[in-house]
Amino acid sequence: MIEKYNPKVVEQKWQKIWQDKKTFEVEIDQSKQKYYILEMFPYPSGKIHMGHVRNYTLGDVVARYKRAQGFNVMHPMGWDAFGLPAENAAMQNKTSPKKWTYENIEQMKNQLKLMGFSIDWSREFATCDEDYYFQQQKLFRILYEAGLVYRKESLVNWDPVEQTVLANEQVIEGKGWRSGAIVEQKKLSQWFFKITEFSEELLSDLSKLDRWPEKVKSMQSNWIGKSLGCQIQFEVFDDKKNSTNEKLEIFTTRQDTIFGATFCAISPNHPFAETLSQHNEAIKNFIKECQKKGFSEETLAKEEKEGVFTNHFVKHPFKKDTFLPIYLANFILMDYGTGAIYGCPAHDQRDLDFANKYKLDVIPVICPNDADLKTFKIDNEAYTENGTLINSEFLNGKNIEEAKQEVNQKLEKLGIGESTINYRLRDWGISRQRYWGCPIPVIYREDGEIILVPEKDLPVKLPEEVNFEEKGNPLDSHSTWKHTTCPETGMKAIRETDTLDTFVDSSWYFLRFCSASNNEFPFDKKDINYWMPVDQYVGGVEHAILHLLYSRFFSRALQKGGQIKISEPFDGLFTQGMVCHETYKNEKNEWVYPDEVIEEKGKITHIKSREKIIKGPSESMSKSKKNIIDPEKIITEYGADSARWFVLSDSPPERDINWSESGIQGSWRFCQKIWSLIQNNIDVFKTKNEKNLNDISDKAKELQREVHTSLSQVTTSIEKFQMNVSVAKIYEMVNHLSKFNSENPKDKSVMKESLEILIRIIEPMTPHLAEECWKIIGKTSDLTTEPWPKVKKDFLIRENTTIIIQINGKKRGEIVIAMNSIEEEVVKQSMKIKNIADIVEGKNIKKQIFVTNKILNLVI
RNA sequence: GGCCUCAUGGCGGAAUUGGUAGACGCAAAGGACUUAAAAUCCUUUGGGAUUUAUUCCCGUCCCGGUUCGAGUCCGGGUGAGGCCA
Repeated sequence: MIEKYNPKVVEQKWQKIWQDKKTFEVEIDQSKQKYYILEMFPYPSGKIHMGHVRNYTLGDVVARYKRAQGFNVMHPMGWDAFGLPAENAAMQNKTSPKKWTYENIEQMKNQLKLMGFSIDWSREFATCDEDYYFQQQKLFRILYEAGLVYRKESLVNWDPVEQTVLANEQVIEGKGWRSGAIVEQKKLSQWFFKITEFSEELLSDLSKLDRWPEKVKSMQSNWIGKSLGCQIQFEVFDDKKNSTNEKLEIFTTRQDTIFGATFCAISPNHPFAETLSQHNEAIKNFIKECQKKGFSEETLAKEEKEGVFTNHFVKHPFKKDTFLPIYLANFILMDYGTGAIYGCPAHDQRDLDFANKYKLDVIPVICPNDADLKTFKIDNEAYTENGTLINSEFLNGKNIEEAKQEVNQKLEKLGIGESTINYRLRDWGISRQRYWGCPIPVIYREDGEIILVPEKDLPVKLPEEVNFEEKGNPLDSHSTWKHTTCPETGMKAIRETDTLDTFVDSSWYFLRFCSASNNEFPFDKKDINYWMPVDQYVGGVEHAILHLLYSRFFSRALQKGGQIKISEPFDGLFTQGMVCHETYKNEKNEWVYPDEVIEEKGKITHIKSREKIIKGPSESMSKSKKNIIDPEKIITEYGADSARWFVLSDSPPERDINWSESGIQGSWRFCQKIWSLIQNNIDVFKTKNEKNLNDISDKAKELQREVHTSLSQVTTSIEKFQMNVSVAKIYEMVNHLSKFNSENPKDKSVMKESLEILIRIIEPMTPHLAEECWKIIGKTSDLTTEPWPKVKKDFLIRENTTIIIQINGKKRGEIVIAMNSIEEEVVKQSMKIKNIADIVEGKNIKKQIFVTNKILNLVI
């Protein structure tokens, strides 16, 4: 009787061995090719969730696979430990953010260790470690000195009740999440990183990232939003058409349609709008209304196009005595271009909607090439396609591109405009009015000077004694912390009380892992030059834009300053899907945890109360909907290997996966099956290796072929990140192996080799099980450094192949024939099939298509 | 509203990139073992027809096209999802 596989005992045992032997700790080794695998580091919320399990399992498969391929693999882990939740917890539980964070890290680390990930824990750090933010303050200085940091006034969400600045996610439907007060926009002086200095590079270098998902690249490209156009200065006139001597600068990408312009529109946030609002109630109210609705591009696009006339006009630069009314319009974004446009209703849908509403002229200036000029009209649909210029004086007859060039030249000649490139990307605001973050190393002297804290005075440490009872930022209300003196002059000064956006922390942590214990510099060039770039980065698609773009910016900024050599930090990127689960609600419409319900004969009831439960759709696991499965519970019940196997199987890694009880049981069965397969065949490992395996049985040959075919498929699918396919191919291999029974010594040798391959290739996915199997078959070598098995091409060669016989493209039969048989022979053989012969009988074969070893198609 | 992605059995999904559609897993049904259950093992499983066959028809969201041949390529539509500080 074979004993069952007991993951609890085995997993603990191997985790201890790996830890004691420091199996996964790495150093620079110039004799080996490096491989840097990184998963996005977690926020230490206290408990790991299934998303982490999936993310880190995927990364671990790559890490272990690459190790087997002979690479010097670095697989580090750390903690994205600054941020708002720690402050919330501090307020709720009367603890300190620091204590709360480090306790969470301890707990989560223990949970991660239960998963058996091959992580180099010696490189671990948290971004809230004094060592880390000390180095980050130095980087702030470097960027500052490179001219990439500046201050400007910017709007923040202000909660008037809490007297605090709110993050975007704390504003829910225009109200503060805690107080419920209507959030105001307040102007504050804040720090910015000049990411727009790299707009062009960040965009054009996307094309070099051929191991990034297209989706992410297109999201970044849209985010940067490059557009070619021109800026035009219009002279502003008052309601009596007298010049005000003011200029209105507009941006357009369609300067070719300038003769179709019938109005100008400016953003409600435009300075001109602000000036006008002081004496005009209608404008004031309109601005207020717009601010309530917000300025996301989505809202602007969906809202009905509305505006208000400003009683001012601009003069058309080319059309004699033509004045265009200036409107405030709700669909113009201040942050894009100049915050002002001219409207050409005939050729822009938004402008047309607006013009129709306010009865403004519609002048077509582009005529489709196949349309009749006399009958061409614009009604409710703007014409945005190609065509020829009409109604446009000196532009008539030109195409769009020619007209654009012509207008540019004319504007430049007149000195009232120029062609420009506009980017949607805005500079990165890094000030946060928060306690739990990296202090910005700046002081404000009493004479008004702003001074960088000199390197010798770093780090600027966070004070530990803080009071969360008072409203606002605890650093601001701290009794002593913010008061200091200028290191040069001795003048009184106060510290910057804002801290850095946590995205700054995560923009260089991957560099820090390379030199985690170096306390003199943020990182050592020697380490960076060896380890960087990250060869494979794995994480959630929710970070497709900001985190990845900021990291790309940081690398460029540091490259410019000569600190590092590379500009792209992540050579390969993979974004994995979420883990989902069915949602359950009771009759009171309250969410219920999945392990509180039982499903019997199609009826779902609550285990304790027996009340009726309604099953909802499967959604991404979240605490609020209670559709969560605790990984630790799964590990205790089924073991880490089962959990790892489950998150890899079935769904492709980039897609969402649905957690199911039967699925995890299936994974458990798989682990047991491997165990019993090895146990049942344990005797093959006691036989001596047969040297000469030339005349093995056909059955054994078949096994060899199947095993190596599967091996080849498993290998390529891991390379392609299709772990679900690898899993399926391993199942196939196991199915073949369990059907095989070895009778003679030579067959036993084949079986032995095959089982060894199996054990080796399941190690990346189920490492504990693999290690234990490796040991019980009598191996003394270290499985983690055992090389990946080579596919023996000779074994894949088949003597025969199946060729599909088609008539007019439809399958009508198949023949088994020697490999590489010639067309003639295949045709001859196929005529022996009664079915085929019957159909072809008496008919002319017009054409025959033959693909060697695949198909023969007869066209009759 | 714009940009982008996707659509294959009861379910998750395979398909060498234009060449046997449905691998593998899950679920379900039947059987073996067992006093019984669990576990395990075996068989069946896209729909339909019949003469039960190396049979035929239908079938990868819908309509059309290219091709000897389309899940795969092209055009149009429907539906679902993602992103838009």
